[in-house]
Amino acid sequence: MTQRQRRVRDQAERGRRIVAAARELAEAEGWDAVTTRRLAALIEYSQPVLYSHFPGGKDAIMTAAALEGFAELAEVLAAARDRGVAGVAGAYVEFAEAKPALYDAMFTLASELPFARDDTPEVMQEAYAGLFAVVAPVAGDDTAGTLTEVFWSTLHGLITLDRGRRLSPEHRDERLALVVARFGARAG
Amino acid sequence: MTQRQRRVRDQAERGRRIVAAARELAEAEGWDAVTTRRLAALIEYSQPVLYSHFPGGKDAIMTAAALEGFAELAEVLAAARDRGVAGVAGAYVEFAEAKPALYDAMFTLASELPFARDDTPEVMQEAYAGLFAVVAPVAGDDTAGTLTEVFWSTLHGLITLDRGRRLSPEHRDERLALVVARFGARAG
DNA sequence: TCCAGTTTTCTAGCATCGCTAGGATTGCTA
DNA sequence: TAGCAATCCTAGCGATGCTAGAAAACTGGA
Repeated sequence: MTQRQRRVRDQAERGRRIVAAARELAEAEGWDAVTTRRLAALIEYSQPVLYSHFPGGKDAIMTAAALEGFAELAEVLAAARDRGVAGVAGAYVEFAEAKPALYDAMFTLASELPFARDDTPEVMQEAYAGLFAVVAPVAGDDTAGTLTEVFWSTLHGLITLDRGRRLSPEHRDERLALVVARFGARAG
Repeated sequence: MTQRQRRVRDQAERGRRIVAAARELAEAEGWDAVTTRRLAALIEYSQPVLYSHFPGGKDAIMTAAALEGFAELAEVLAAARDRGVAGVAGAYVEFAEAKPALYDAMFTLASELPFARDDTPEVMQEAYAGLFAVVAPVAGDDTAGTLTEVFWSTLHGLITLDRGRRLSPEHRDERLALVVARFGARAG
């Protein structure tokens, strides 16, 4: 029976290698370069093996990568919690810029990860909690949850527009400071 | 020579039909459904004709659609100008929700439309101006341009996250009101 | 140790995609 | 009307995500 356990363990390990290879390739050449054939070559198996791990195909692999991303984001935000709104905002932006492809998988692609629902994965709720923790204390009369969502939207908008060359590059830090000023202060 | 003029005019008309068909199809079934073959069938010509109008292929067609979108957005924002920050914010969100595929073409896809540069198309600058007009009066000590960019990012983030089911649906209006409250007020 | 039976893996191929070369057709000019 | 030029279409290339069915490997019982 231990043989069987080892096989199961090896397969789980291979599943992780698939996601890792996808993330690595996406970060290096973008998600368009992540084809099932290249992924199969990277893990040194044939294409159909990918589908035994992820029946949903490429989308499912990207979703798995996105979930890893949410876990890592939650960790980063939690670590910056004691540095307040400014610290968390900075950590969020830094995360998105350090791993742009992963961030894309989390938000732009892989849209089948619904938030604010009962079946929302725990790691996604934890990432949200990382923002909520620093926003709630300064919510004032505003609903803390709603303010968190707006704060989050601002950070997300800054990142995506900045990446699409829609914002002036030289004002990057000034924008972030302004966000902190507008959201970090208690509003009555 | 009038024959020649008519031919040129017909070709320009056909170019417009291509973009119109692309927009219509994208809005109905998403940009993935906009294939060169289906576009060719819709305009009742063969595939290569598309490339004589748009040498850049499908991307160029999407970019052309995006530019139309910026022109329409600029118009919408200008019309809402006298209703202040709240009016412009509402108009912006309304535009994005009424034409989601077009909005995607403008911001998520077609990334080769750089902003904040010398060769930025005029319609894009006009859309930006529509936001700037209402934000600048309440900028206070903040740089008006930077505040406009942050305001814009917030709206954009709200729209994209909302569409990806990342925000709670029932708080939509509350979020927008909160944005107006945080950005519409003069900050010293 | 060998032999079914099951599980796992690969080869080969399908439909579709964006795009293009080269020939056929049309329209213009002299 | 003959020759030229512009226009358009047929056919096909390479690549994509994905899958059916054959081949291989492993399993557990005689």
